This record gives sequence, C-alpha cells and structure tokens, in this order.
Amino acid sequence: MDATSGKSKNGVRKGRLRDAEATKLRILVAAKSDFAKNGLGGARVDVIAAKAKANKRMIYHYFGSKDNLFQAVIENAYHDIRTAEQKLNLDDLDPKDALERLVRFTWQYYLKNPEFITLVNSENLHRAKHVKRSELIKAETRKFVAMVSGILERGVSSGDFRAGIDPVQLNITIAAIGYYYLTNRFTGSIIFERDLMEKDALNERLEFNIDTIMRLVSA
Amino acid sequence: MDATSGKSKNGVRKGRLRDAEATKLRILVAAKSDFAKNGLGGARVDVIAAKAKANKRMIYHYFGSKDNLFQAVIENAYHDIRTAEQKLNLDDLDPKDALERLVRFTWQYYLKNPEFITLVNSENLHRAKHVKRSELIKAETRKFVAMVSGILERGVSSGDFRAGIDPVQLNITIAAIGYYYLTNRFTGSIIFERDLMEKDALNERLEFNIDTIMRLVSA
DNA sequence: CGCTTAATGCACCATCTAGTTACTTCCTTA
DNA sequence: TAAGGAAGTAACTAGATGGTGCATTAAGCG
Repeated sequence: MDATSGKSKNGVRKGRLRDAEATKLRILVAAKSDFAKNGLGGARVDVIAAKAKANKRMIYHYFGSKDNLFQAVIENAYHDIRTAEQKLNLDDLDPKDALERLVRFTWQYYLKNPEFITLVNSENLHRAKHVKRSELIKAETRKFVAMVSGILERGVSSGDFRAGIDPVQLNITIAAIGYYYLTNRFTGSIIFERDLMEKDALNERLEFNIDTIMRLVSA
Repeated sequence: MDATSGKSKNGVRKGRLRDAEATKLRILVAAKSDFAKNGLGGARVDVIAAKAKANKRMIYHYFGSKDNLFQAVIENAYHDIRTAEQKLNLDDLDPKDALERLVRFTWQYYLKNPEFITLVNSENLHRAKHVKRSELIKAETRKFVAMVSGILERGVSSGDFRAGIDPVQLNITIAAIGYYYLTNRFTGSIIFERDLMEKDALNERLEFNIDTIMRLVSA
C-alpha cells in the first residue's frame, strides 16, 4: 500500500489535499489503534474519524460500516504478523535454531505490537465473525503451519526432536505462553504483586518460554 | 452468600417479595453473564436489570455504578476460582500428582467457566483498574502461589522436579496453555481450519498440556 | 397496630452514537 | 478548459444509554 506519497501525475509532492488511498489508510491506522484500545464495542466512530483527520462520512464511504472497518483492521493485523513470520526464513536454519528463533520472534512481535493481542481478543468476543469472512487469513495461516511442520520434520530427522508432535498444538503453545503473559500483564502485575513489564521480568519470561518449548519438543 | 433462601424470621419459606440479598445476588449473576458476553463497554445496564428480573434502579441502589458492579463481578470471579483451587488439597498429594491435578483442574475450570476468561480479558482491556482495588484477590493469589511453591519444593526434595523453577512463571504457564487455547477458540477454529472445541480435540489438548508442564519441571 | 426504614418501581433526562442527507470543492481527462 | 465524478464537509436524526428524582410499598420492631 503505497498510499502516503500523495503525488500528482507529474510526480511532484504537493501535500495531498485529495488522496483517497491516503485517507483510507489513515482511517485504517486510526481504527486499529482505537479498536485495540477500546475493543469493537468500546471504540467510537467519531473518535476514529478525528484521529484519522478525516470526516466520519469518509469511513462510511470507504468501509460501509463499523463492522466492515473492524474486519479490514483485523485482516490487516493478521496479514502483518504472517508476513513478518515468513520473512524469518526459518527453513534456512538448523531446526533447533529455527524453533528458538520463532519463539523469540513471537514474543517480541506481541511485545512490540500489543494491539494485535487486543484485536484478537476483541474478535473472539465476537465469535470470530469477521475473521470467518477472510480467505486470506486462512491461506496465510496454512502456509505458516506448513513451515512449522517442516521444522518439526527436519528436527525429527536430525534426531533433535521427538516424533509425533502436532504442529498446530505446538503453534498454539508457542503463542500461548507469550500471549497470555502479555494480554494479562495488568491483572498479572496486580495479583502476583510484581511488575511483569519490567525489563528483567520480560527477559526472564522469554528465556523461560524458550526453555518450555525446547523441553517440549526435545527427543 | 446464602442469599437465595428468602426466609422470614420464623424460618418459613415465603416466596420472598422483598429480599435485598436475593435481588443483589440475581443482579450479580446477571451482570457476570452479560459482562462476560459483551465486555464492560458492550454490556448494557438495562439488559442486566431485565435478566436479573430487577429494576434498573436496584443496580444503582446496590452497586452505585456500572463500574462498581463490574468490580463486584470480577472480584467474585477471582474468589470463585481461588476457592476451588484451595479445595483441591494438593498438599496431600505426591508432587507429580499434585501438579498434574492442578493442570487438569485449571483446564477444566476454564472450560466450564468460560465467563472467567472473558471477564479477565475485559479487565485487562481496562488496565486492571477494578482488580487494583481488591485486597481480597491479592491475598488469595498469594496463598495460591504459596501452594504451588510448596509442590515445587516437595518435588525437588523427592528428586522428581529440577530446582530453581519460579512458581509464578509456572503458574502463568499452566494458565496460559489452557487459557489461550480457549479464549481464542473462535479465531483458532477458523484459522487452523479445525474445530478446536470438538470432544477429541479438547482431550488431546489437555494431554498435550499435561505433557508440556511435566517436561518443563522434570529433573 | 402503627411507624420507621429499606426495598422497589416508574418515568424521565442529558448525552451519546452509528449512520445519513444534502451539499461543496477539487481533480482528471476528453 | 469544461464537465463530471470523486473526495470531502457539516449538520442532522432516531434510537440508545447510563444514571436519577420521587413516589410507593412491604418488613420488622416496639
């Protein structure tokens, strides 16, 4: 999406006054942020419009409804993480390294993109009705599962991993141990009476997670 | 809370017409259900009142505000799970059995009480501002962590578990691998293209989780 | 049995919210 | 350069929504 350039036909920047793609993108970005902060129900269309420096009418013009806007946001969020995962080139690594790298990546991605977690939570509150409509998300996930499956197979061949591990269960577990810690960082920090988001605590958790996964798969 | 009895001073049941405790409890139950279904922002006070067969005025009479009502609900939810955990009498079991029992219990509790998960998610969306005010929750969690800590110590002594495991990290992990699977059951079932809530799938996941935890702690 | 107090119900309000109508302004292209 | 479509705006609406004021009614006590 090269929509922020705002160039006229002669290629000269001119501070884009009327730029459909740019406006659409600003709305999407603002919506992602507001939906992540307040959930689908809690987010306000007026607030999104203001944050996007767009007129509310534009939201309906480009997206049709609040629900459709949410769908665009969640689809985009899944697409981003799946794209980033593919860029890890895990197939080129030794299976143990590949797996560790995936655990690290997953943790860091959630840490740097907390809105992904909140959006997924919100989507599950709504019984995945938006994700259900997206073929793109399914296809990209299929590719991702295949990649993890490949790592497992190579690990079994090399004698590093035990056989019979379901790649989907493994995926879920890798996600779970990071996701849960971070999505529940507020209640967690209160009930356990320690700051879970302190630098040392975060590093400790990442090492713990790597250890958990390595022990889980090792032969 | 023995509030449903509705007895007059002579102890005879008389279909309680004016029963403050009963009304309060009906509101709490209805609120828990509606907050769990729609989140704090999405839940409607009028709907809660109707579901509780109480007048909306009563909600404000007993709880003061929607926020205070939510606080009562979340405090109650934490209290319930912590109470159930204490009833497991894990101290009387062999450390390995105790740990397995805890993993099984946690999974089954989330499965049977899905509203707990949704409430906690909602509370984290609001940065734990309600839980923050509850001393009860902190105290009960402290006791729970001590119990897990005891299991770990006994396991180290018996030679079953390795030393140096942080009970809070272990707790978080036990919760995570069940919680994540279940809270994301809707998106999970779509993106992985398999029904995660099917009976066999649930059993498989539980066994996988027990395995994960056992491998994590074993010497 | 009457009186006080707490439980309950009704009607109402001020504000907000998703979505729309009717309009103006800019940009492209023939 | 004129025209038509696309981008953008402001004001509005119909229905919610959280929250209240006030009257009413039952419970329990002396």
